[in-house]
Amino acid sequence: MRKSTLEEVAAAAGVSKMTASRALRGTSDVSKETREKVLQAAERLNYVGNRLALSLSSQRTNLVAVVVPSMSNIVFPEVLAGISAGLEGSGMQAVFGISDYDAAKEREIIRDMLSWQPSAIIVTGLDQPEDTVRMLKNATIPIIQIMDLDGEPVDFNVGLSHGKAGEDMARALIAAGRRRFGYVGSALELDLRAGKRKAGFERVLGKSGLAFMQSQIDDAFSSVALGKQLTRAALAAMPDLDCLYYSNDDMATGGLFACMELGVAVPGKILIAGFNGLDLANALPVRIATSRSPRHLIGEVAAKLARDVVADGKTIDRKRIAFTPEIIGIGPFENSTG
Amino acid sequence: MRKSTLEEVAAAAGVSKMTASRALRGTSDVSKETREKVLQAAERLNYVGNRLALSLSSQRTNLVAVVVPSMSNIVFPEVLAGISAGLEGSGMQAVFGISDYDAAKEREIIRDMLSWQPSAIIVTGLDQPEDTVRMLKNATIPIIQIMDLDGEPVDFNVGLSHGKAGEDMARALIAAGRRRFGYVGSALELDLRAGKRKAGFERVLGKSGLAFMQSQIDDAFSSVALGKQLTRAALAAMPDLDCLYYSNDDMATGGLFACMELGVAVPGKILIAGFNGLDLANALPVRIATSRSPRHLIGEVAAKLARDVVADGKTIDRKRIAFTPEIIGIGPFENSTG
DNA sequence: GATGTTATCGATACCGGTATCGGTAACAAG
DNA sequence: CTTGTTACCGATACCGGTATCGATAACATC
Repeated sequence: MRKSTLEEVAAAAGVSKMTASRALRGTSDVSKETREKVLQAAERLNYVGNRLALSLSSQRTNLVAVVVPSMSNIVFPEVLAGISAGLEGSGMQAVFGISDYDAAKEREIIRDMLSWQPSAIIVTGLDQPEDTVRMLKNATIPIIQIMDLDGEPVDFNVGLSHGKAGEDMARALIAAGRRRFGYVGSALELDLRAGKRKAGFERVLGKSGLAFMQSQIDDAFSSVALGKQLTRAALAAMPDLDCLYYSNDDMATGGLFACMELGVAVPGKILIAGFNGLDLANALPVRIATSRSPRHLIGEVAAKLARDVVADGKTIDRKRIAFTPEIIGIGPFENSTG
Repeated sequence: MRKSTLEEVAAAAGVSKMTASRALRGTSDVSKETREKVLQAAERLNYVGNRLALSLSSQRTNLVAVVVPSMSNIVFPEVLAGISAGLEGSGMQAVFGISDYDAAKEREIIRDMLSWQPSAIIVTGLDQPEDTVRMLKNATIPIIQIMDLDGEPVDFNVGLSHGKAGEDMARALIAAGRRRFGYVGSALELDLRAGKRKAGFERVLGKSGLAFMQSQIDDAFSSVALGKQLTRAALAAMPDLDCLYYSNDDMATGGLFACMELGVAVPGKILIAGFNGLDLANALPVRIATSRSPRHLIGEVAAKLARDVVADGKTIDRKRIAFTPEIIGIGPFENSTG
């Protein structure tokens, strides 16, 4: 039982290849009876069109290439789900690639993606090396860089400023009365956005004459377990901190658990602040502070952007779509009931 | 700056299309100087091959289609990461689709995937409707069904028995002295594997003359928040339970948080049991019971299987690869220190 | 009857690569 | 000098669809 081709369907229906093609696509210029014959023949032969031939012939793929750095944290899957949702009903298909936070791997994945002639490409971040950017530009398709706004976009840009997110969080925590800050993070040389948040946070601390009094940073990727471990180390080194800023909510959650195990009151003694606004963070038995990043929405908006740009080459003037994460979970200092 | 074709590269290098093709692919029958000329021309023109043409012409795509039901839980992203890792270095590329636990949508996604002429397809679960199965079979490519083993596979099968996982957990909990069981779950009519675990659990309860004394099931998808909410309801309805079985670790984590907030000792008064063995579950301040499902590994093994089958049509005799989840986090009843 | 018009269909030329086979030049062997 | 042999390269025919243009038949209009 070989895969049947349009030619075979046409033969079975007693018409030409071209007529069969028209009938199956539902374009005009086909009589009702002929269409019916072709449809039945296709059904009978279990015909499944060959997208390769279609795309090669018609010069459009309806493919959107997407490159994300990781799958081991819920953040990027949520972005992908958003993209998938945003593409729904458009006839466009997302193709995902994972770069593992590796620039060389990212370049190869992008090259590979581009060879499929996608109609648009969505990549994470703004910090691709020059040769990758050149390759992207050369593809002459819409390039949508997501998540980050701190840098020079190649084309379209959907996301938020992580530098500003760090700054805002620092301001909010200082306003809430915190003064003795510590930092817990991981893989900062890979997760550039986490680094930008930290830098923003430190800028504001500096302006207030403050600084991180303690800092625990590991090379491994973020996880709840790692957050727990590093928090223990931070508190051992400097027990009288009153606030810990984390590279993200996973780490912060680990931090909270460490505090619970050590009997350290949260947020009474220590305020714990993360980033992302994961559902998990909201369900925790003790509230931690976090910035809600609209991950699903960013994916959805990027996908819609891709649709719009591809649909009718109508010039989109809003090249940059910025979101501002809402900060939640900070009460006044006295509010503590940890 | 249009996308350049092989033809143009060949012209720039002063050779024929065919020679350029050979040079770029590094096949034999090309002199060193010619190869060099072509490579330079390709570099100069920023040539990126057209995979559509390549695949159409050569009749192979090196594409592996993957269909998973969801992205809103870390489980499937981990499977995808495993597949991605398992495919690494093989020149094969995974293409993902999300079915949202919807059989009709799954069928359309599979049809769409098949139209790209993948070399193999990996789908989640064994419970596809008949027409979907027919379509799969008709594609005449290796079909790898993953995650579940409870049912009749179409072709290859990699996963674990969820029925048995439920049974094993029930036996372990009974052995640990628990008798007054409750169940908390969600979206069971969609997440069939969760349903199979519940059914297995109930089979063992029945054999011991036991049954769920309380059950809270919601239509929404699983989340920590939902687990928390339903656990509150379960405990309100029947406060003297000594064990709660959850549809998965996310729900169970919510259950633990609910207990912590209510001041219910875990596992002293109530033992909480989930499924998956998420990293989160291991980092919790209080240990909960769970079955460790090898998600990444299942993806990796499925990918390797796809590689092997596609590589050389060598007949793989092991059509079924079974994993048994390890149960962790159950101490004897007296062990309680909640 | 000649001429449009409309509806329906097919022939042909691509799309951008690869497979296949054959051709040419250079050199060695007889 | 003829004949192999080897190394290198190109012409041509596909792969399975779609775009484009033209052909045909039926029918209405003048």
